[in-house]
Amino acid sequence: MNDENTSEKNDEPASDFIRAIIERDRAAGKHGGTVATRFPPEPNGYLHIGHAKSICLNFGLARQYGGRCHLRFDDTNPSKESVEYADAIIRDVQWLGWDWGEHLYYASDYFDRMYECATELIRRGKAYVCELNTEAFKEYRGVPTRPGRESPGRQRSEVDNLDLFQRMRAGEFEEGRYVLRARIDMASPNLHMRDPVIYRIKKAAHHRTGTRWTLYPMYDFAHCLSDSFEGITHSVCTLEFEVHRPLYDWILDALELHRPQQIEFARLNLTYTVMSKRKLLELVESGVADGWDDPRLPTLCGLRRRGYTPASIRDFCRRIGVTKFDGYTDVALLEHCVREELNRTAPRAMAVLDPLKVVIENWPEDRVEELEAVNNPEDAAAGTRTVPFARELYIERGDFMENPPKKFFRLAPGREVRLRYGYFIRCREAIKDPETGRIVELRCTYDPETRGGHAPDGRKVRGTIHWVSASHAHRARVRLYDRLFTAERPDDIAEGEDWKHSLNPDSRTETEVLMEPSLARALPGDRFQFERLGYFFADPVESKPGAPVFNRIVSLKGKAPS
RNA sequence: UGCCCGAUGGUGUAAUGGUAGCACAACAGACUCUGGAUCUGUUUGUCUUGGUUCGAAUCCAAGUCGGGCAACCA
Repeated sequence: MNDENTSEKNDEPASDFIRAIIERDRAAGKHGGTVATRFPPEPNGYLHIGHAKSICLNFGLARQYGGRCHLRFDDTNPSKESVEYADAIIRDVQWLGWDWGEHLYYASDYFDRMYECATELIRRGKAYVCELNTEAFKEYRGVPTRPGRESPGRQRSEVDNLDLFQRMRAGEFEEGRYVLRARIDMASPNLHMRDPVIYRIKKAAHHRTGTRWTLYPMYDFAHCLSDSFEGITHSVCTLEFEVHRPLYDWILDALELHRPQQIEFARLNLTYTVMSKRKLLELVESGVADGWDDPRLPTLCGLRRRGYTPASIRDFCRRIGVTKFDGYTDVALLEHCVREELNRTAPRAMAVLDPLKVVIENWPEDRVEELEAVNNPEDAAAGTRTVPFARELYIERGDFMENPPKKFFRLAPGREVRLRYGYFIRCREAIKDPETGRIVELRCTYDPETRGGHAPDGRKVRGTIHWVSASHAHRARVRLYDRLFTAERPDDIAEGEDWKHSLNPDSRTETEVLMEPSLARALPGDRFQFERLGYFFADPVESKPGAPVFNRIVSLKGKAPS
C-alpha cells in the first residue's frame, strides 16, 4: 500500500448476510473451503463511491477469508467501452488500496472459449439462431402477464444452427439479421428465461480484440462463463441482477460447468447526490460538472481531487454494512469518516477566509514576535511551528459582532477574546465606512501579560479565534464545496420533473484566503486543518510548489465562525 | 396487473424463538487556547392484522408500502 493508506484501522467489517453464507459454505467444505470473488466493471464510465462499496466488499471478503479477488473487465460491448475507461478504473481501484495481484482479467480474453460454449449449447439443442427482427422479437416475447410465442428459428436443425452461427461469426450478415438465443421457456414468468439473446452481431472494433470479432456475447452469457472459467466461488452483484440468477444457473448447468453462487446486495445510494452512470455522464457533458474529477461528484476521482483519503472511504464502506434493503445512506456519515481520520492526521494552520482588519493600538509599530503554535493537538509527534504576530492582523469577519446575542463568545465592542497561540485582545472600537456603514477595521488593545494565550491572573475568556498577521499573510485561491443537490434524494422526483432542478447553485464558491506563512510551503496533495474552518487539500493539479490552490474537503462540525 | 426481492428510531445497521443494541444525525450538559476533538446524557424504532408458541423483530398467512424485471446494455 502507498502512503495514502497507512492510517487505516484494519478492522474487518461486522458480519453480514453474505459473510454468513460464506462462513456456512466454508464450514460445509464447499469449494474446498476457498473463497474467490471478483469486481467486474464494464469499462464504459468512471467508478464512483457506489462501486467502492462493491470493491471493498469483494476484495474485503477475499482478504478476510484468505482467498483471492479478481479485477475483471466485463468488456463485451465494444461500442461503449474504451481503454481510457479501463485505465481510469485500474487507477481508482489501486488508489482505494486494493491489490488483485496476478488476477487481472478481461472477458474479451475468453471470447474463443465462449464461442465454443455457444456452439456446444447448439449441439445440445439448447441454443438456436433466431431471425426475428427487434419488433418481432418483442412481439413474440409476450408480456409478464401473458406467455410468449416460439420463434420460427426454435425448430431449426442443429446442422442449420451451427452453419448459421458460423456464418454470423464470419461476418456474412448485417447487424440485427440474426441473434443466437438460449432455448429455455417462452412461457416463463421470468422474462429473462424466455429464450434470451446470448450473442448478437456487432460490427464494431473492440478496444482489445480489434476487428477479430463481428459478434459479441451478451452479459448474461459472458458473465457467468467468466466467473466459471476463473473458478469464482461467490459471485456478488447488485439487486437488479436477482432476476438474472436463474439464467446464470441455467447456462452453467446446461454446459455442466463449475457454478459459482450468485449473491445480490443493495447498491449504495447517498443523500444529496446522484449515482447513476447516465446522470453523472450528463452532468459532465453538459458542463454542470467540471469533468469526471469535479470535486463535487461522487466519483472516486472526484473524491480524490476533493481531498478525501482512501482510508476514509474504506472506513465508510465498512460502516454502511451490506444488506438487501435499498435505502439511502446519509452523506454525513462519509463526512464523519474523513473528519475522523483528518482530525488525527492533518496538521493545523491558520487562515482567514473573510478578513476583517484588526489594529492593536498598544502594539509597537514595527514589532514582530514569533509565537509558538502546536501543529496537531491530537498528535504530539507533529511538533510545533512559529507564527508571526504584529500590530496589524486579520481575523474572520464573522468573529466580530457589533451587537452580539447572549451566546456569542467572540469579539464585540468592549469584549475580550484570545487570539489562538497569541494574546488576549479587547475591542475598543469598530471603525465603519462612513458611506456604507460597513465595518472596515477594529481598534483593539492587547494584554502583554497574556503572551501565548495564558492570563497570569487566571482570568478566562470564552472565545478563542484564529488570525493572521497582515504583513506576513500569503494569499491563495480556495474553493469551497457544498452538496451538489439541495434535495436530499435527488432521484426521488415527481413525474415530469427534471432531476436537475434540485442542483445546488452554490455547490462551488471560489474565494481567496489569507494564510499564515507556513502554508505557503504547502505541496500539492497536502492536507491541513485550517483551524475552526475545516479540512483543506492542496489541489494536486492546480497547485504549484509555493503557490497552493486549496479545496475544502469538508467543514468542521458546528457553526462558527461563518 | 405477472414474477422476484425487501420493510427495525430522522438515516444506516445488529439481534437468527428468550432484556430491541450500535453508528451517524439531532438535542442537552461537562471539559477545552479550535463553538473542533473528547466525555456524559436525552429524544425517537420492530409496516398492519391475524396465527403458531410459555415466549415472536425473528416462524406461518393475508394485506399495505417500497424496489426490481418486458435493450440485440451491463
